[in-house]
Amino acid sequence: MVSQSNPTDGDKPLPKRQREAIAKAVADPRRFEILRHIATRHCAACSDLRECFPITAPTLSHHLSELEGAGLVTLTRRGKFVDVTFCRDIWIAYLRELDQL
Amino acid sequence: MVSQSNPTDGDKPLPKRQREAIAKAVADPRRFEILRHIATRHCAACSDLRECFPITAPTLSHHLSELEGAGLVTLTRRGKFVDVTFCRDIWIAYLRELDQL
DNA sequence: TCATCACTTAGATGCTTATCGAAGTATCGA
DNA sequence: TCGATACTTCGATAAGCATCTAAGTGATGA
Repeated sequence: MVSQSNPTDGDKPLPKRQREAIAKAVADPRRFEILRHIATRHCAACSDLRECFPITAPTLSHHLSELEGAGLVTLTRRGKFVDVTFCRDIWIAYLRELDQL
Repeated sequence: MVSQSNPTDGDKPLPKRQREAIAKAVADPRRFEILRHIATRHCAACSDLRECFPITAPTLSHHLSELEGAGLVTLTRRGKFVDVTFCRDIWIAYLRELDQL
């Protein structure tokens, strides 16, 4: 995991490593669609995502761990389920970086 | 080439294909650095870029044509040189797309 | 006209990664 | 306790891509 969502550092620039990880995570079209789906709900379960995308469990697991590695989502177990939460502050920080270009 | 800079459609959303092309173009760290370098000058020549990055001519050529294919830069010949110009309006349109997520 | 310069194209190579099936782990309900 | 469910890990495969060298194209200047 590169960095966590944290209300106290909402205005600090992202580390370069994290900016690159996010760019890479978002470059895959399918992964971007997954992220968008997560972002529109407040919180999604893997099972929900499996229903919405024609994708196998291992592939979804892979994509989610990429997104988590980039700091864009957090994964939390709830019994046998996993909840996926969008880290909007990290996303906003990323956009702010791109905006400075 | 996916789309051209055009002052009349500055508020239209990007085609999906172009959004994906931009995301992919920006995902490579070296290419992002090249783009940033182009964006900070108003206009750069390939030769200038060759001096700033430890990169061979074919590789630079490849990266520039990727950026051009995404609509992020325009390449114009000037004698034996090529000028590279950043298409800021496309970049802004891309950021607006990401902002809607 | 000819050599040089700036860049492009072609082709090859090696690395990364998206994807899947199979097997593993952990949780829940009966 | 046992089977089913939800997800992860492993291992393999195939596709994509960044990079290079070598060769090609086109413009410039002597």
